[in-house]
Amino acid sequence: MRNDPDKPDLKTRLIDAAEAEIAEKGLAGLKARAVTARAGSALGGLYTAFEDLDRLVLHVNSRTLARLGDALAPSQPDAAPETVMQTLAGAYARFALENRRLWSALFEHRLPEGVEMPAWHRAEHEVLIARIGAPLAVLRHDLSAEQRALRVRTLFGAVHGVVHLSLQERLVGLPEAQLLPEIAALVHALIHGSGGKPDA
Amino acid sequence: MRNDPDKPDLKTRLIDAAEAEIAEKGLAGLKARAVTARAGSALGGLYTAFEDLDRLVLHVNSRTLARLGDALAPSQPDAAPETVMQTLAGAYARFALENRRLWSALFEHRLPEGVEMPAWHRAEHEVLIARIGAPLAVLRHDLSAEQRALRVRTLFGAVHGVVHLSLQERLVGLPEAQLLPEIAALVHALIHGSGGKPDA
DNA sequence: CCCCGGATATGAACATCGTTCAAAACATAT
DNA sequence: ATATGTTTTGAACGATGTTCATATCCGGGG
Repeated sequence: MRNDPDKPDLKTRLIDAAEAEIAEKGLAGLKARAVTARAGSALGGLYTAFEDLDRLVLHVNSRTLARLGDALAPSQPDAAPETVMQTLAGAYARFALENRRLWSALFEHRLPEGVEMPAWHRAEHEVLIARIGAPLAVLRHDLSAEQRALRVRTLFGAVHGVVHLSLQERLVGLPEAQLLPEIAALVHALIHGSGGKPDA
Repeated sequence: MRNDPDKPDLKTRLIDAAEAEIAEKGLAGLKARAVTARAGSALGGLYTAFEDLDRLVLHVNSRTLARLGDALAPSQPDAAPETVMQTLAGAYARFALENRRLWSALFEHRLPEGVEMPAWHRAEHEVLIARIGAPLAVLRHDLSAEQRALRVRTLFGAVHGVVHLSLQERLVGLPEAQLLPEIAALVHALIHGSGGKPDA
């Protein structure tokens, strides 16, 4: 066909290059010219492979999401659900720390107003939700499936927020050294704090 | 002096204009030309009043932070600390919902790499921390002051994260209609879940 | 009343960015 | 070899943040 065996597909090379650029300089530092230069193509090549730069970022995020999903893969399937939750939260925080810029790109990136998130990328997010949903289902069979679907997002958001503020180095954020123990305390409270009220 | 009584200071007009632009189009839609046109000055005027566009955003964020601080001001100083916490979390979520774009700008904005946050803006963040610190001090006098300083940031981050993901309309976020009840449940669990472990 | 001097405001010009598209280069079939 | 369709190219365009020589303003002294 048309394939130099040493040179991967243009799309792949562009995603590789964009991933490396984001990892080095952050999402804001991603430039079309730098990406195409790194991928060994002309500037216009980007726009034959992808609709625009935003869609290329989407594919980088897709990869990061897959790696994050792997990092949250169940390792001891029959451990106590509380242990599973703690493991998940710790793995999430560690992944963020070890992949700062790529992880940040996951949440910093915005599609231009009015363009909808493609369905294939939408589906990829469900993996994360499912990872947390499993132990929660065991812990909270008092909740309906619908209520649990909401609660999973609340738990995810809580852990995510602590990690997010800490990594952003905003002043309201935790020092990174204290991140993991505080998250452990947070998860502990979230699991043991459901007594005495109908909504908890 | 040199003041037309009807026309406020250039700095003030620029902050007003930038605030309005962000409220209408979001931080990403903030353009130097649109701001200066709206403020009734020439393009260059922005750079005589502020170092660059980023510093102007800092002043807009400063205002938003002050309004947020007011929204979290203690209304019933001798209510139960749990009630205070619930009120704070609810007020935070409501403020975010009612000031979406300005609130988002607070966390989306980044200074160029290497430039440090000015001290005056740094201090403004402490107000938020103090609002939460007060009821927490009552609830958790078992913790040292240092531990409580960390825990305040964890609690803030947890509530913040849920709100953030929900407003961002990411797929992992809550539907907005369920935001307030889920936050109530979250705060309830955070307050009642501190039993049985030394780190909680 | 005019003119001066310093502060302030102006907007044309520049560098850099994402994006487009006519033309060139390439691959395959006849 | 030639033709035909596909892919790649990079000059050009419009939009953006920023700079800076120039113009404008304004109070006070001749």
